[in-house]
Amino acid sequence: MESKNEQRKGPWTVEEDRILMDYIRVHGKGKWSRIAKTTDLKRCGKSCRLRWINYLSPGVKRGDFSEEEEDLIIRLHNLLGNRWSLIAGRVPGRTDNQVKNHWNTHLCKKLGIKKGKTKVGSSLPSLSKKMGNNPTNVSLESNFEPPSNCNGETEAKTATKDDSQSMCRFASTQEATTENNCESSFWLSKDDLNLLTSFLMEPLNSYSHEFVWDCL
DNA sequence: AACCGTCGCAACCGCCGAATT
DNA sequence: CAATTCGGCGGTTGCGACGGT
Repeated sequence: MESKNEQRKGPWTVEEDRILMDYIRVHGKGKWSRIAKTTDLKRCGKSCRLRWINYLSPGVKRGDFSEEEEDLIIRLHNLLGNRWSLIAGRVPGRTDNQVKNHWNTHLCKKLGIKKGKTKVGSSLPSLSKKMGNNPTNVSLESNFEPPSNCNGETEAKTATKDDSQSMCRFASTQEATTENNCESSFWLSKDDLNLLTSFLMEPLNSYSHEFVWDCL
């Protein structure tokens, strides 16, 4: 029995999809919680948002993951841990849910990883929740030149010490703290750093980035 | 054909931080 | 400034599809 304002759950119907699409066409994305108030859709805002992002959004790619996509996901997961939304943001057309599902059902097996609680940031611990999804204050302390795609937002310094060192230190900082604001740091291979830097430096939809290169 | 176990994915849940009141 | 609401995230669940016996 469904009372008047009870919210529906479970799989979406074609009609519900249509109502949601119509709403978004007129009002745009966002304001998800308003949808139930202004339409006949008996769905909570969260459910609407999820349905749009994971299924209805025209940018969503369906079908099997290519080898390139899998490789990218594996490398990004290695760097970021279970930060599915960040990973998905670098895999065009794929949503965080798709990436997460694909990881749990295919890649875990492929890589022989036992399912369990892999905490955020498997190899980059300080890219954990503390940093959230807006890694604005990231510093990379490196002994080699930053990639050539550094743009105006990036301040680069030429490395001067120990060029034989093939790893670099990645550190994240807390926002606007005055002293000793370095949270933690860890070492990355040059390959992974290149991946990470291109990942972080390319403009994301809604994130702004500030990067500071500093030599050790 | 019927049953059963496994798989894959869509959707839900609970938590958290940001924004708003 | 506190309380409330909202949006976003990662973990988990439920169920239909599928394959093996």
